[in-house]
Amino acid sequence: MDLIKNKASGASADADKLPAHERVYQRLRSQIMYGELVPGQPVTIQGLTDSLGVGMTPVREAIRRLISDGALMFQGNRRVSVPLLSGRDVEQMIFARISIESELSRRATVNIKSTDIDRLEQIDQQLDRTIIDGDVSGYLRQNHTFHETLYSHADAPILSDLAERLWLRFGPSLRVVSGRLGTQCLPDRHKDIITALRKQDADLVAKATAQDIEQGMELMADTLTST
Amino acid sequence: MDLIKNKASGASADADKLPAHERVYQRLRSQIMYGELVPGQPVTIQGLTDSLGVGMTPVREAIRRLISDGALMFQGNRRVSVPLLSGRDVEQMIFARISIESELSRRATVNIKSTDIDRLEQIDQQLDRTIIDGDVSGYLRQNHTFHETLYSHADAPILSDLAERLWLRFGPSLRVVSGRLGTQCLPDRHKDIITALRKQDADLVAKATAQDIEQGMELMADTLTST
DNA sequence: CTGTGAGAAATTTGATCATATTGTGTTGAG
DNA sequence: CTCAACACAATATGATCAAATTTCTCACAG
Repeated sequence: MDLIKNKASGASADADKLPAHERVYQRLRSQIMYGELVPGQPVTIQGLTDSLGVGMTPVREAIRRLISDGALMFQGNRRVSVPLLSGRDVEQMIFARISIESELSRRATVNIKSTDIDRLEQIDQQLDRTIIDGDVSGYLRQNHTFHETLYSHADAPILSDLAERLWLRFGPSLRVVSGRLGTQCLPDRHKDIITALRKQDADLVAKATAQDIEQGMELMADTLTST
Repeated sequence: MDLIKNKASGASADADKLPAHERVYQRLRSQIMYGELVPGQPVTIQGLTDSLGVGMTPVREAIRRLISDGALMFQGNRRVSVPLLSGRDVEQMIFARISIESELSRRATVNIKSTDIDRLEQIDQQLDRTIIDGDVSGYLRQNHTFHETLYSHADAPILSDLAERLWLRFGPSLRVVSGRLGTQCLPDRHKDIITALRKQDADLVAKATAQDIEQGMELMADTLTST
């Protein structure tokens, strides 16, 4: 153990337990989901190896996974970049998100406990603060956390996985839209969702979720197509 | 170039144009989709490198992609295996498939040309022959080709991608069910779909598609849960 | 004397890296 | 403006290290 120099770069104790390719994947995934990577921006293997301090193999694997996720796109000549959604893409995603996530909301309503709803309310309050502060990055994070937390009670891993995949696709584009419009006019029908949850009215929860999704996505579609 | 032994194994000229990791991915994907890999069967990197005659890196990348696709599952202690669906999994997939694929059918109805419908009819006839012959593998292939061809006219790449992902997940389990029950009692509501397509009745096409999906998946659910 | 179980060695498999090779884009000379 | 040479980035391999499972051995209890 005399000259082991690696493994200590992360400094975080628990992060060391994950293999490098997993860490790279999680990091990139988070950066894409919360719009820290600009659409159109090229992603190079060697750039990542240099900045993250790991070999090429873990980076390659992480990039491949993200391409399969639809979070990155293979730009023809072995070039990889962050995708920018077209109006047609967004339109399909509106349909898919409403189908899947309404159902997740409906199923979550049955299982969720009162204390879980309190937790959701707490997340929504933090989200309100990010809107007031104009904190785009924080908004994206809290908004995702709200939906993810809600869906986690649906006990439907396959549907949740499909939803996550969709979120990953529109992350960068949503960031662009949010940055352009500011946080003020972003949708937040979470209050309706919470109210409906307390009433244990699954259909109403599903409806509120659909409205939340539709509002946000239409805003995105409008902004993207007008460019 | 004296002792180059690889690159000539495939023998196919065009296959050489694809990078190795892509070829490995396509091959494994096909094997999983059409049930050539048994659920529960462990998938090892070194086993693949030996049998396919490529290095570990391309194999690793292909496996990573397939895990992201849900076609392979990460079995805890860095072991990878072919997943077997539970009844709960199938139930979620019924919902997702009907939502997504009904919509794909509906959209395809608008765009599809008469000659395209002829092509579908031709595929369905080949499918009938596989049922008569009891050719399980051929059935899976032709059935997938039918749906894939139909959906290709929907002009909805993101929805198609979601559907493909789902097909990849239930491939191995469907193979198990088909092998156990034989091809005779497998569903084929494709005649209804074709008739509805000729009438250009999108709602009817969507309905027939939903029935085709529901029949097949319920059969799968029943067989899997009764085990 | 035999069967069972704990512990250690060995084998198998996965993870990472350094390096060689190949393909693509670009730049400079004719 | 075209073609060739060069540079850079991606692909692919084999070697090496680490982890986990399996197997083998030995001791102890019945």
